[in-house]
Amino acid sequence: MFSKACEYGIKAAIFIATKSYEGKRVSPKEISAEIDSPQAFTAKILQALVKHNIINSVKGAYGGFEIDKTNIGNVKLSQIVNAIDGDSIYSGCGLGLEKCDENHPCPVHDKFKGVRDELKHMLEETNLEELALNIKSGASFLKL
Amino acid sequence: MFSKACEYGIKAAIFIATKSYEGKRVSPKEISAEIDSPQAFTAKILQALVKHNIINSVKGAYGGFEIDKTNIGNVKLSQIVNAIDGDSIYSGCGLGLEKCDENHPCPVHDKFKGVRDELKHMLEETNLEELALNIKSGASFLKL
DNA sequence: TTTATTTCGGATAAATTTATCCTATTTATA
DNA sequence: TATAAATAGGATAAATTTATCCGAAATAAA
Ligand code: FES
Ligand code: FES
Repeated sequence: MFSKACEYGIKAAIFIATKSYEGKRVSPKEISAEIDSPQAFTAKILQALVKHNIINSVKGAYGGFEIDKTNIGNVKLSQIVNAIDGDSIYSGCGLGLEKCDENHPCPVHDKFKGVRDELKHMLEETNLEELALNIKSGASFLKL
Repeated sequence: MFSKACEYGIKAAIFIATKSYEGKRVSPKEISAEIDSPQAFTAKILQALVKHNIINSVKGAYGGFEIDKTNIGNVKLSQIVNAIDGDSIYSGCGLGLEKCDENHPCPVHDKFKGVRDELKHMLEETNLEELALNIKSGASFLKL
């Protein structure tokens, strides 16, 4: 469904959010330990999230990654997915035609559209805050 | 969403079905021309579909690929996807945890489950016959 | 200002997916 | 039986994704 990079990116953003509520910055090392991902690869993904203004980075000693506490609720899952995987998963044709076009539909278009739109809606309506709070409360988990 | 191999496999199966209604067998060459896919790679995927008893192959002169006309309606999209990509797309965890487990859910589990189940349902309820008939009638397309 | 810490970013490598090529095997027909 | 046509399958290559490594740049504190 999502690329590995995207899975790591989502989990990393959630973990950073939980720590940001505590006013703490986190390093790629802490993040990869917490979400069970390769450290250097995760660092690359973090750079991409920074470039897309989804998370914030602070260089140098006592630096790390964080998200503005007051903004966590505004970050949508769709922004993260779009930053890493692009929008093809919820905009593209399910059978790989150049584009999804009502006037030139692939064989599964009518059947697929509903699923894809529901996915899109879910990604656009889900924000980091609710995901982070469920992690903090122990209702959900980032690894294993 | 699906791998290229899976996209080709689905389109190939649909095309083979349309020709099987006419009592005709088709070659990888015809198939790849019709669905706009690399011929040798497509041939490999066809072998996999044969092994999973989704399509039938006839070797030698006047041979080719076909599907038993009376069986086209029984072939579900889920069988094709499962034969090529496995079931992870509609059974696995959306964030890549070892398995999707209600008792150890990832952060998006509750949100993702609905989409994934709808996808599963769609794949299990859609059969080759309806897809092939829409191609024959010109209501849908296999390429561009 | 020096040092320790930390992200940034380029180069490279490993793994997987996608794609090609060539030969063997099978089979219908002449 | 000989031949031509067609799938099967192994070996290999190209492309993409995933992953690692290392030095440069930035920054806070001593
Ligand atoms: S054309 Fe394929 S999903 Fe719309
Ligand atoms: S645990 Fe991740 S989708 Fe169910």
